[in-house]
Amino acid sequence: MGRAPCCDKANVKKGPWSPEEDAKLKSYIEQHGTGGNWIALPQKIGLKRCGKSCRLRWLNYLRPNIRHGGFSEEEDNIICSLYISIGSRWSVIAAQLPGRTDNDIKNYWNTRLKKKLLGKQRKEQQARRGSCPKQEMKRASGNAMVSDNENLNPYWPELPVPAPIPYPNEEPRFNDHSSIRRLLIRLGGRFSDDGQPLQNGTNLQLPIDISSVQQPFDHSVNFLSSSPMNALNNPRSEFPNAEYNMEGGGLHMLQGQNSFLAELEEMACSNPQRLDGLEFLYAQDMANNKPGSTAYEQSLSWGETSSLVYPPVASNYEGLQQQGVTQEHDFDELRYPTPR
DNA sequence: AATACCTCCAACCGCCCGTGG
DNA sequence: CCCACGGGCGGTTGGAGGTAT
Repeated sequence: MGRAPCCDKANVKKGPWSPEEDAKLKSYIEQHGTGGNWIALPQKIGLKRCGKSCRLRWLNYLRPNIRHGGFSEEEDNIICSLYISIGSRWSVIAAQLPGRTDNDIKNYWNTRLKKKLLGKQRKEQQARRGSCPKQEMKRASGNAMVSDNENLNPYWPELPVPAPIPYPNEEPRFNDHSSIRRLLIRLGGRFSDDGQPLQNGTNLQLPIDISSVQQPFDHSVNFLSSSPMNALNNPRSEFPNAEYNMEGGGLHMLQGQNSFLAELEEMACSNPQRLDGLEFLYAQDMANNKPGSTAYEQSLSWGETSSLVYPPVASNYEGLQQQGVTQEHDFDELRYPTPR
């Protein structure tokens, strides 16, 4: 027995919103606010829509100062860096990008940024072919073992299965999101145990002063997991040996001579077993290099962006989340105060 | 020109969490 | 403490539009 639906599905309109519906919803909220009850709102204004649908429409589309598309490079970097830090917490990421919605960012990541990342990885890899014979050999042997099952690791079949790195909340290993995240997190793990980001060759800088845009992080709050959910959300639970210091920080950007992907390649050469979760990149590589892959996809390259943000990680997800939520809330509240 | 395939994104779905009774 | 409810979130899907064959 599931829970009761939030609205009467039979009497609720679904699908794209009409301009009339938009106007109705917008003008009502602008005049009266949401009333603190999205479920009741559509009935009040005579909309045959689910309350959740109204909320979504408002937040993602009708709300003022929403920007769609045209993501800047800085925004790309922020998204990537936050993804490194906190994973697919789109609402938190959106809170750091004024005018952006979580849905937009999520779509943007899934359709563009992820591919950029893969494209860059591919490019770097091709450039480095020959400099890593071991890898090349594995690749060659892997190619002979292409399988319909994407979940199989086609490379390194001759190697013993490495002991899994004991991440407390290990996710499926070949899930795209989790794989990229693990990859990034692992790369983001180049921080010393004393909490200082390693400066050697990484020339960490802020691409923009995010803190001046909107208070991104609370630098002072201790990051302590107190619940299973927090542990799950805690980047350190996935990367337990890393400590991150946000003092005086904010987001930092990896510039430096060594691109992180080049370093990734080095890591792959020197210690492939550390890269579990990366295998899918090679699988993607193969899949995308097959004749059927599109010019568009092949042309996508991480090189189109100058750098990948590579922060010392927003170590305080809770603080971040709290602030992000509060901020978004206040943002709306300023414009459309709602009676409580 | 027709068809197949791909990309993108608005919207939906279902789960989880916080809150109030 | 328990339960019901609403809000919020991340994942997924459907379809429109674009591109390749």
